[in-house]
Amino acid sequence: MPKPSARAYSRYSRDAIELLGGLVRAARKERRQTAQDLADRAGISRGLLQRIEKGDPKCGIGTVFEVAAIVGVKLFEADEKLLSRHLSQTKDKLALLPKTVRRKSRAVRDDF
Amino acid sequence: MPKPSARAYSRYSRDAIELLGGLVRAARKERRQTAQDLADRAGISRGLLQRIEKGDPKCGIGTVFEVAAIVGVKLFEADEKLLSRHLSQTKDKLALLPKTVRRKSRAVRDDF
DNA sequence: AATTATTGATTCATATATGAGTCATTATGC
DNA sequence: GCATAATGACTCATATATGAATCAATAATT
Repeated sequence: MPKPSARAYSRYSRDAIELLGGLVRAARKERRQTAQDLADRAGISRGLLQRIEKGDPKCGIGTVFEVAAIVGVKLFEADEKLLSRHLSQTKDKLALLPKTVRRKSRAVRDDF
Repeated sequence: MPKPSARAYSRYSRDAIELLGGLVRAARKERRQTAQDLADRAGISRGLLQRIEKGDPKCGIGTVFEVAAIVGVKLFEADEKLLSRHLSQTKDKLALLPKTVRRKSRAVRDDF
């Protein structure tokens, strides 16, 4: 029996996650830092760090981002100040958008 | 009793995750797409999508990236082609780096 | 204004991610 | 070459994320 079916991920998502993991591993090695050491600093187990660096989609986004931040891999290519500014801008924008969305049909572009 | 202590996340990580979730929500609304509809397309429950858009660090990175990709929020600001190219470059780079890392002391810069 | 869809916030049962531990292998430093 | 540290690949028990369902509140359409 072929396993009850796990979750499916698009090519793009898998590539992005794997890339992120690879960047973490590369950054860690350039810092000459041990996997165990990085795991300790992030407060996670070495096994989990291994899966993160390998690009396992099941890892929590919090742990992944945390590890990435520690070794200096920035998402959104922005520093902390820029980030929080962008964050509040997004919140403002959300406040303007309609609070609920009403749909006529169910047809939505899906090709990516 | 103050809960046995959950996991801790840096300000940067929390901001980044929350920003990502906010971008997803904004993008979804601009497409006039229902939360339920987006959840269906991503193959997740509406409840999980809610937590993703709210910026819950415990969500799987795979599901978060998947949802983001569906509504057109790109990480690394790169399309699929650029992404896979960057991916293989990173792999090449990793092949060059030392396979294991030996540390003298345990002192590593930690301020971010 | 009335009706109905959408959302936010719950709860609970279950699937699953994570931590801890082990073992074999390989690379590093002496 | 030797000693040992680092890594990769497992297993298993347990903590926890997720799906399903419900309910109330609010917004959008007619």
